[in-house]
Amino acid sequence: MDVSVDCVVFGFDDQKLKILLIEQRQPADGSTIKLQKALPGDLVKDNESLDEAARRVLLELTSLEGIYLKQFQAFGDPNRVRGLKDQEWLRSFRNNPERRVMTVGYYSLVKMEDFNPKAASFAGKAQWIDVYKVPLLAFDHNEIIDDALKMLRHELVADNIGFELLPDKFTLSQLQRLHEIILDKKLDKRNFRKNILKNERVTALNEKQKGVLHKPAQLFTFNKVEE
Amino acid sequence: MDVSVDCVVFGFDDQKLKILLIEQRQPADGSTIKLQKALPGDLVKDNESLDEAARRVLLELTSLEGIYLKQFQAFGDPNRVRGLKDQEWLRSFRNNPERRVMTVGYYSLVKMEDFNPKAASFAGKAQWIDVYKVPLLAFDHNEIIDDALKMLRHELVADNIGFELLPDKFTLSQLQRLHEIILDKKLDKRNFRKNILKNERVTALNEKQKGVLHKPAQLFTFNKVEE
DNA sequence: GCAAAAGTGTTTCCGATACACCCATGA
DNA sequence: TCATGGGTGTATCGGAAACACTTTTGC
Repeated sequence: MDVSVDCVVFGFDDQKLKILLIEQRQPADGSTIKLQKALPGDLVKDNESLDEAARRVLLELTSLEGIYLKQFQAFGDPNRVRGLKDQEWLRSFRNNPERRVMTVGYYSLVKMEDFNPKAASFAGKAQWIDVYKVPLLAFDHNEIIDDALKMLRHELVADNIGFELLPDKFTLSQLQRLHEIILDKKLDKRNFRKNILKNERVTALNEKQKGVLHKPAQLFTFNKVEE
Repeated sequence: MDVSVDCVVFGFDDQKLKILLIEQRQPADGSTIKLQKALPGDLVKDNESLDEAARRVLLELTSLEGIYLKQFQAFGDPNRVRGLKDQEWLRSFRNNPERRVMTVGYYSLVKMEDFNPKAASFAGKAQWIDVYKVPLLAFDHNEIIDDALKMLRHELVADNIGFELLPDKFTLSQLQRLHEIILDKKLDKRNFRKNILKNERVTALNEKQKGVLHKPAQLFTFNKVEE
């Protein structure tokens, strides 16, 4: 059996929660096949751990290192690669297109400002898609995204993980908007702030927003803490 | 790469939290190798999903169907099978002993009273071991158990999953003792009961304990609810 | 001075905690 | 009658939730 990793890469543009999808590549031989969008992923190499494979995929795709990445689920249905388009694509790109492949799902949080789009070796160009408007994807990738989103919601409240999606300097309103969009519900401003400040994951900077047409907000940064 | 599943099977004997371990089999050729204890597990077969493979392993081992089983983590370090004993064992039992194998960890909750020990096709006899006194096991199985236990603790409080370890009819004291042992801390009797009853996962039967030398306890059963 | 978002405290409510005595049974 | 665990209610505390007005900037 082959083993791959697939990465659900979340980003936040201050308005929408997005994920990074790639266009499948056209075959080099000039033939054309129906292409679909897909999650960035790749087969795990011989001497690579799962985590390393996921990190490599992410690096090839985004040129970013040291970003938040977490395994959340293995997907091993023998029929998970059953669509006609999927099989056609596999025949073009895999040495053993008939071989069964299971995948391990990772999700990742990137700061969109850091993201430098870069064509990955295994894919066409990458694009950010609103997570609530994802089209039909290759393989079982829609299911993988659904599960990743559940996990993200859970970790957001349990571990206050949201900082990873924001710029280094951010306002509490940005952070609140992020939480509201991920959780899909409105939060009370004062209570939200109390919570965030109590957790002490965040430090106020000697700096304010500039050039906004309202009272400029205090900027914060977050305290990276390894447990 | 080969893919296996390993099952961390939890049981509860009213005093201790235990897990089911197997003795690795001796080679059929009469040679002897150093055997270790291990988690029940097996390679995933060609047309089997991961969940199906885990369920099969469990069925072969316990003859039980329909028991609680949940995937919790994939383990894919290329060096996870590196011990000398491990390699010796693999050479005796695997067609491709050199091939890398990753495993998907499942944990399972069984009612010990239902358990009918049965030699599995791939193993010697199974035995219940106190989860807090597990010896050094084959492969990375100690690590897998540690992670499974963390998961169990988490799900116990989040999803009130403990019923799965108790007989069909149980007392609230049994349930409390189970929680105390898994979480490794004492709980207040009255508060515990309030919590359990409020959750409505449990129904009082018209039946009491018999033959105990104290006030007989009310028996309860739990409401199986699919979400 | 107006529009727009920032920032700020107090009260209320509910769930979590702490705590001690009587009860039913078998021996 | 005694030993053993079963069973029960209330008062307190603390965190979560609800809620509205003033401030600072750019135009």
